[in-house]
Amino acid sequence: MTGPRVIYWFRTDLRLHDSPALKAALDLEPSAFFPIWCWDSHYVFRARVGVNRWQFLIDCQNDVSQSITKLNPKSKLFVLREPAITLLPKLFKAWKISHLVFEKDVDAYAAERDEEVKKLARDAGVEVIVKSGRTLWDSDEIVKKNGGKPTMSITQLQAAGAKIGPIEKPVPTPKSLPDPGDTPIKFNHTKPESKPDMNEPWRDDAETSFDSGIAGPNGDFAPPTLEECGFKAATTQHRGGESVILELLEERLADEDYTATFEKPKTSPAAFEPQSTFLTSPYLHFGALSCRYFYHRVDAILERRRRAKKPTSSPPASLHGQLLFRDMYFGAQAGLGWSFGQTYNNPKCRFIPWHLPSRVDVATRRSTGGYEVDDAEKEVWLRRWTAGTTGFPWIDAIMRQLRQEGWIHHLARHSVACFLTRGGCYISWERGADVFEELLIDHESACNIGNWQWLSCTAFFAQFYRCYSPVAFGKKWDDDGDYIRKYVPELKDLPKKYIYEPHKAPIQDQKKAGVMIRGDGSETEAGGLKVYPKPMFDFNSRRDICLQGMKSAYNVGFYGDNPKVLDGTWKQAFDDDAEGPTEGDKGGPGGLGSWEDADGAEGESKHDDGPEEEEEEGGRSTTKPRGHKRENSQSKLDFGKGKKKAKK
DNA sequence: CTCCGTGTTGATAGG
DNA sequence: ACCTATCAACACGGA
Repeated sequence: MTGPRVIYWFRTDLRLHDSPALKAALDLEPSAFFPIWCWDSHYVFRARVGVNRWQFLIDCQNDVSQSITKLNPKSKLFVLREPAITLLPKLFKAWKISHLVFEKDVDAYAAERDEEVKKLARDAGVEVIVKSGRTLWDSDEIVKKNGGKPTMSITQLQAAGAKIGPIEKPVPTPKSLPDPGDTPIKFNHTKPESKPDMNEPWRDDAETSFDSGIAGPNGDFAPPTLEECGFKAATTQHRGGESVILELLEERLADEDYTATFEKPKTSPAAFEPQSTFLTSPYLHFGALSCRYFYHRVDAILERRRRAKKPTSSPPASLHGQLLFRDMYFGAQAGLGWSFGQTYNNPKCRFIPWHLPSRVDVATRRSTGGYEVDDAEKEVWLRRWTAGTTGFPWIDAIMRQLRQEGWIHHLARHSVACFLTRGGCYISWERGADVFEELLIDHESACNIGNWQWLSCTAFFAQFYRCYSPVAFGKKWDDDGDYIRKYVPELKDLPKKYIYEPHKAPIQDQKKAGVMIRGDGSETEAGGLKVYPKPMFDFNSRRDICLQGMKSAYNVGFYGDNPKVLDGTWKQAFDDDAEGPTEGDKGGPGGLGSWEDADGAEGESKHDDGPEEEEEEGGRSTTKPRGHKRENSQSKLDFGKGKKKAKK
């Protein structure tokens, strides 16, 4: 018998329920069916993946493997330790494959890789079937229906979705799976380049997951362990897997009032054990939970409630709204490609002269992963924000929960993102996005990038005068400070009165609570007492400086693809004393203070040709003619901020 | 073109 | 506990 021999390539769709791609594979009625995972060098070396997300991925792999084995004891998830690009052509031949099936992915890296894979399959005479399944609607269809443009608002997404039609109903979970064929791997093992290794800081041993051959140390195609990757044990209590989330979901949906009246803005960022939301995001990211399954399960509950004339919530605050926002970000990513993830060359991202701007390669117009330290103090602020030692307990508690558990509430993300960017440090959102990419178990490039742009008011959202206070916002949800006491334990015995501002506690109270408030976070203990740092700046004056910076940047009105941003002449539009690396006239591309941190010789020469005509008025005069809008803004600013400035 | 209402989730004071 | 207006003022979409 010579039926189709099918590879089902699992990627971030680690589930058996509601998988249109898996259904398409099984509809072929394969005579041999190979569920595989390609251990991808991009994930292993090039993407920032903290130890907790690794654990979550491996959980999901093991879970789906066990579910496959339950349906067919001869089968499992065959994890192959080689990137798809080099591995698949060899498998096509060795396993006599006729079809390759996988779920569509849209992030810029995956889209490029998948085009390459399709070409390789064509060359090998293998038919490729790709099905959308990661989002409510196919993101490329959304972009088409949005006039070929990225979806930058929820109304655009909803309008585009309505044109496509109702959200697909879940497809049934398979009740059986065909046998796999033999799985010979007697071909060369191509190990990927291990440098550069973005995850090196997390490894205390060498990465060895590619050293033991394609089928791993036991030759059984098992998922790698954290030890093999050179990682320490994970610290998160969250466990991945399709079976885990399907069970948790039943529990949470069983509370009909909670489900049907869910409004995200009314859920507490300070709640823990249990948290105030569903915590489906990491499962959605790895595909362990289908977003359409979730959507329709919620929909059925809403429908029942409406018929019973009981209250229900609606988008954008409701559960459906949360899934719509996710699709909006995927639609933005699908429409913008690589530029979505950076300021440089991004036509939809406002240009703000942030501190610590990304280095860019002028030739490829991509950010390179590094950044320029325009100001040593801001580098210290970034380090302290990342470590959770800013001296603002609410911020530090959130950042420590993030590091420890890999998941924080959406509003907690708002707090710390606002603080790092437009509402405190005035540091590039790209720095924050990098840290979240590393630490979040639910990191999804579209949502992470989109939310950082939202909070930094560079895209999706613009009301920058709505600024989160690191004191007032937390108090609103958790006046007693239980959340801080949990995640910043050195403060746990401090009276409620001082828990959000410990530096205001008298020395007596500090001693009584067993903590000293002093220094910059570099010491944690002194003379038998715990030490917690003083705030790293005065928040109110920083907020005013940031607000002023945002106003002037908005009035300049550049986006990431503006010629002046691309070639470095953007500096001419900013006053020397504007916040950020704005001093002087000769900037670098994409907000860099100079060309030294940019790649690409072509750019260098552009710079030499460029700004000469400005030399004349390029001095330190503060009355440079910059257009009506800007002058208008400056006068207003000076009026509003006189007091603070005088203090300095 | 302008006007106006609305926008996932601010802070504060006052009822 | 929960509502409202105000602060100062951006962007978008529909009329």
